[in-house]
Amino acid sequence: MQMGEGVEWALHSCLNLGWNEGEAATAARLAAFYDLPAAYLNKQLQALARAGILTSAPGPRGGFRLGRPLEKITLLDVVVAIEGAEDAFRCRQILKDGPGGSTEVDYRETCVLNGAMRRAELAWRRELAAQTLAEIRDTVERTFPGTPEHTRERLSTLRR
Amino acid sequence: MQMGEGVEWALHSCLNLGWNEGEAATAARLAAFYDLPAAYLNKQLQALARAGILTSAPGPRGGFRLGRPLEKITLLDVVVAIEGAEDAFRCRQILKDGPGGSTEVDYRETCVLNGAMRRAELAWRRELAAQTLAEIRDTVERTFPGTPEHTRERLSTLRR
DNA sequence: GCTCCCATACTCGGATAATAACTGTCCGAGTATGGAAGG
DNA sequence: CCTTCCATACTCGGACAGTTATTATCCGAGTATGGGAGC
Repeated sequence: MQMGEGVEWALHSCLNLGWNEGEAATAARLAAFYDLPAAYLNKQLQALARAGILTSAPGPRGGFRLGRPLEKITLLDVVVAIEGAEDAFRCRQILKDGPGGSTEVDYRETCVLNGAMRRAELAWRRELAAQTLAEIRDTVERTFPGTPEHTRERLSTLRR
Repeated sequence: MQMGEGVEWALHSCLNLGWNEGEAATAARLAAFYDLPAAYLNKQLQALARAGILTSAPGPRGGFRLGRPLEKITLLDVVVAIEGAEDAFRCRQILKDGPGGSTEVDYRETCVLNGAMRRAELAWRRELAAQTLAEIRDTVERTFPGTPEHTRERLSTLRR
């Protein structure tokens, strides 16, 4: 059970876009920032755009920019955009084939194990939803004050 | 990010073993209980045995039985035994290749994003660790009182 | 000098391969069984 | 009848394929640009 690494790329890219002062950045530049495969990062950014987290524009001067301020983007938003909304634990309702199992009952409702697993995942999602990227950004700026300038500098110089 | 379905099989199998009153059950019977592929379930049960959750015995009268009472088996124990102990979100330390990145710094410690993601996973693990299989069993027995008898009945009649 | 137009270079977007993880299967090493042989 | 031994059937355990999901790459549709022609 491993999360795709696109999540990490997407999160860092969103922060970098936040430090870019509303300027658009191409997938190529955002990828060069961390030496990542550009075409693949582009795929992840497309997912963020479909979710409304980013907006995209083609052609010269195009690229990606934030679809809304970092205050309104949570970690959960990004994770769901990249990984999908379905739970990690998926109840296959094997109780259907157990003793007294009925094909008409929805065991996702009645299975006690599924309920406990879902409760744990909800706790995870609650934590993710409680953290906005703005809070992350503020913490980073408090710890490493030079980050905004360095980021903007690098984004404007990479790949011309 | 999906959890292997072996987790669901393992959890239900542990409960069934709990209702089997200390008797050993073979992988074939535990698999026939839910019409699962026997050889593959065997693989999962082996993982549980390596983790000490089950004990295994070869030969006639052999099979698997609980390594300790359900009171001492948590959902987290089973999940870790099947899926491994590593976090779902793995920080690849892409900050190493960012501006001012050093190859000597361990960014799993300093990366704010990684910290937030880890905190969320810890909440998930805490929930899983707080639920013992004994509690699950008790809830099932309260809701479906015939379960212990039905389970034991089926385990002893399946496959001979 | 100013406006309009078009060739150009650039970007996203989705379709297409390569790789790794998960799922499923098979056969061998080892063991308790249970019956037969011997005392 | 009781004990001993051995052939047997059964079990786990790990090694071996098939299938799905993840990672990586490529090329086309569409757009703002910027220079040149025309007024």
